Amino acid sequence: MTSGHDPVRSRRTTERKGDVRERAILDTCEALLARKGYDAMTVGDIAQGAGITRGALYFYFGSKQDVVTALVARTVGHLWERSRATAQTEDPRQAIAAAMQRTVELWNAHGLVMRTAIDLSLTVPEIGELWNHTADLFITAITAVLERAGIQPGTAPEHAAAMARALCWMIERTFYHASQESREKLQEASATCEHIWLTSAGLTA
Amino acid sequence: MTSGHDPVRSRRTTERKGDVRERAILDTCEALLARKGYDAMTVGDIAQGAGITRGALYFYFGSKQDVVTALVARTVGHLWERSRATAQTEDPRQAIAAAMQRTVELWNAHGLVMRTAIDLSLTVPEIGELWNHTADLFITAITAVLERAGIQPGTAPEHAAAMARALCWMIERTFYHASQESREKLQEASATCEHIWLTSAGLTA
DNA sequence: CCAGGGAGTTTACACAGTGTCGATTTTTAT
DNA sequence: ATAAAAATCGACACTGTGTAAACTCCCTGG
Repeated sequence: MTSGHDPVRSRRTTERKGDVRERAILDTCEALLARKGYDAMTVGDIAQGAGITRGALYFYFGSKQDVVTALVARTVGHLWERSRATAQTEDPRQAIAAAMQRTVELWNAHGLVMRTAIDLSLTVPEIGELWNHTADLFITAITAVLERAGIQPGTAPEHAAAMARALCWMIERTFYHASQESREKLQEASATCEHIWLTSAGLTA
Repeated sequence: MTSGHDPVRSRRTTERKGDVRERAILDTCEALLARKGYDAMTVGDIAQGAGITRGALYFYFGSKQDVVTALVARTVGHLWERSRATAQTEDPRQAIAAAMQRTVELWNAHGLVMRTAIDLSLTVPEIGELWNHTADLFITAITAVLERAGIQPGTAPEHAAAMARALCWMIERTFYHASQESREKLQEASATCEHIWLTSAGLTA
């Protein structure tokens, strides 16, 4: 891929052989995660899939958890880029619709890794932090929309921040389940969540 | 508890020695779950805590997962008893308040095992079913309240059943996190969820 | 009373997966 | 061309799981 015409004085071929391997490992890991799940997947499996031995894999990652953590980090990185590119619409109704649509796409594209991240959040502290940070991005965004829709700001149980948190968990969990079923279910789940979000924001149709 | 005065002709001492051990194993498992978490907890630890050897434990349970499954089953059994005793209030507002209060108590008493059940729902199919069934009880109850509050019945994305599902996941996830923090957080989380539930039911203020 | 059987227990073993290490080969930069 | 750095391998030690055969205890029917 990206055949190198390697123009004059191009930046060093900084593409170490190891970088390719590392990517191969992560890709294999993602594939195996889909095929057998985290527990059944063994370090030997990953190494074999990447075309190396277990011993060689430990040159790149310190453990199975490290591999998965790296995979989550890679995926979550995409989410962050994506979310930075969010056009800040003024109208809350539009903002909500746009956010839900974007979230559906996110889960369609990365559902597997996101579910894995959630599952391992407890047991692997590193992943927990990664996912917490991601959730905070969402909560902050939801809070902003709620406040713009007229919900009282502040952290009291019935004001914007706390509500945003609950709504975020609602979306996470609902999408978590729906994304295991089918794209159609995800779309329906999205509609339901959007409706509750709108209602909670006082934007009753 | 329930000290046996063992009246005349009492039912056989159906209390086999093994029954006591079995309970001891489950109790130990619950304690260890709190202290070290599922992954770190080893079969040897459980056996030791229960005062027997690993080998003996395998006489009672086929595996570590089996032990935890039994523990979850025991706890979830309590939930079901508890929920059967629900007084069906007419007024939706009261019903919602009562349900949330009950849920707070549930999580205060059994938060640890409930969190464990949720975490293992994927990896241990048995536990997944147990928890799914429990969730269905809640969803059914929420659906009933929504409908009595005037939300259109049916399974379309914005009607009662789907909304109940989303609200159930919201509560599950919010309580899951809050119950890890403190009783105060749980109480606050409850207030937030109640507020969103009320709003979604069209019972604004 | 006492033999036999089932419940309960132990010790030893086989196995699978993890992580480490030193030796060795392959890349890469000069 | 060559030496250092990067990458790879195979063997090893360790931990945890699950199984099996043998042993003990105790209860119960004759």
